[in-house]
Amino acid sequence: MALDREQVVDAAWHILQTYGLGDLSMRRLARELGVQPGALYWHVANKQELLAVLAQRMVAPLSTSSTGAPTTGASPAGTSPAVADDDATLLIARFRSAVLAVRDGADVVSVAHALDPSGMQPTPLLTAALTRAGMDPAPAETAALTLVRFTLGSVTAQQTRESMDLPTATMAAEFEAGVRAILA
Amino acid sequence: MALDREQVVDAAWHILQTYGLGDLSMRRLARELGVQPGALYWHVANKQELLAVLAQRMVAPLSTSSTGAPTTGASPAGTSPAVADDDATLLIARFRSAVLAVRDGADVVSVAHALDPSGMQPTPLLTAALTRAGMDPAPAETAALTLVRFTLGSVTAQQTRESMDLPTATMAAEFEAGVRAILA
DNA sequence: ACCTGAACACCGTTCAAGT
DNA sequence: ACCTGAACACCGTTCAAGT
Repeated sequence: MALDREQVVDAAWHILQTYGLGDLSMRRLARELGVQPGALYWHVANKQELLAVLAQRMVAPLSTSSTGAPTTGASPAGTSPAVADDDATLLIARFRSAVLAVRDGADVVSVAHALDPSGMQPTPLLTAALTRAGMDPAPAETAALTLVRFTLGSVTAQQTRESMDLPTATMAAEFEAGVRAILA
Repeated sequence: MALDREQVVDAAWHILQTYGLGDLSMRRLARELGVQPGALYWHVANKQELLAVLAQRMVAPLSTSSTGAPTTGASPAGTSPAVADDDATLLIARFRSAVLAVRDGADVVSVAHALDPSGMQPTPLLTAALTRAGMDPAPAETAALTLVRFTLGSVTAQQTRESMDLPTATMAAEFEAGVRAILA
């Protein structure tokens, strides 16, 4: 009953989650799906496109959940700038968790984010949160980029260590300290 | 007259500089040196070790030059905290330049830095500069890690874009804004 | 001590030909 | 429309055997 693009992406997602980027080869993926390697190229243009789709899937939960907050209309009377700043802190923490949860997630998301820095989540959501917190749009966007790049640098380091069974006990606290410094 | 380790590293360095990480294979390196691939394994344990040596070579200039400043004895009477803070700004900018100058430099240095975050340059030099600027040792080390991880995140993004011929005009300014935010 | 030859177990991608 | 078969041009690493 004919392979489709979704099955290809799902199988790739499973390999990435379970075995990491080093094991996510087009040949391995084809084997897992019971087809010849060439068959995959009917459903995806190439490996790069496949990785871009996986990156989108990793950050998708950020857009679907809370903190997408009031963009239209004025902020509710009770919403102070401090609360919106907490929104940014929460948002970047959720981004980190999402990327950290997938093996080699940072490597995959880093490429996607480099291609579209201001369009890809969590950048637009962060920029909105920081604007709500009282920043002008331009510095808000710059601060959002700083947060995302710092986070990707941190998670890349952590996942590299995890892949080598080195300790990572201090890294969550270091991440939080970095976020505080950037938003201070 | 027998290959030695230095020739292997020099040739690898040349390939990395000129063609990037994608072209730095053990087989290609062997071809360039006029030997069989297996011969390389007499001089280096594996590709990972070779990349670690290249990472060291990229950051070596940082240790050999200025801003290594007075560690022993009290600061000169005229040296205010503000000056030492400028030292940190200068140091992280020089780190960025060194990594940015080598194709895919951020990928190579990121791994080395993940393995030894506090030992590898520029972390110890940065920590020293920030301590001179009046910070306590613990927060100084955390701030140094934040700076280095943000910088590696930024340069990774920029080099990804460069490898795809996408514009990078805004990225130097975004880097500087990030550094200011972190040190503010 | 240092290197070759040859193998092992892989890659991503293309494309004529089949159904 | 969708897939196979087969090829092209590669990988990193090991190791007996040669000099």
